[in-house]
Amino acid sequence: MEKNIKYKKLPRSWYERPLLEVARDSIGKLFIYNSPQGQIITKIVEVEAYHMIGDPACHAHRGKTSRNYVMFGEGGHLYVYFIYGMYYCMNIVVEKEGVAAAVLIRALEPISGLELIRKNRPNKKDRELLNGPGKVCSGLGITKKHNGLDLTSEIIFLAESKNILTNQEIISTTRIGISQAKDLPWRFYEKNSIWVSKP
DNA sequence: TGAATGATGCGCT
DNA sequence: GCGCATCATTCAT
Repeated sequence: MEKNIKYKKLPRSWYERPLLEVARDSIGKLFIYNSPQGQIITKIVEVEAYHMIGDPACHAHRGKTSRNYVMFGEGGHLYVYFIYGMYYCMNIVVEKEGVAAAVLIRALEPISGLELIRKNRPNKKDRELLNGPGKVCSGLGITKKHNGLDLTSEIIFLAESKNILTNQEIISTTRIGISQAKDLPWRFYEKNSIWVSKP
């Protein structure tokens, strides 16, 4: 895929760092998916962090299961799960093998491949295309088939963006839609972005 | 413009 | 059974 040559793919070592560092650093990174229908390029504008230790809201908090085992593997893979009977959510697996931690992608800013995303989410305004974790997977066509995919592959990966955000441009608040560990400020999003799920 | 609600299936107690 | 890292729609202000 020659198109990708201009993008600097993030290496395994970028993912195998402490959870909150990766979560914060992920804001502003490019998320690139070479789908069977064509290339989609987006920018990460909102995420949440989840960790097996000290975080009861994390799927891995009670140990490894057939659903969450990908989180226990090496960093730099995709963890996709099915929720509420009809939606998928996708996470970036973080930290070393044996430590279950992940960054939930909550919102993306579409950059290219808009026709494809619109096709996946008919009759939606552009701002409604990818502003929520379920919408992100629906818009990109991510399903459980993508669970465990290697993010250092050519199919799907993160890349450095031209404009790097400063710490001031990244807001940290409490997570959305959970009933446990509500007080942890583990949600990160780009300040002033119109593409986030909830400002 | 915000609150309430139904859809819908899987994993865990 | 119950709860769930959600979303779109409906209904009330």
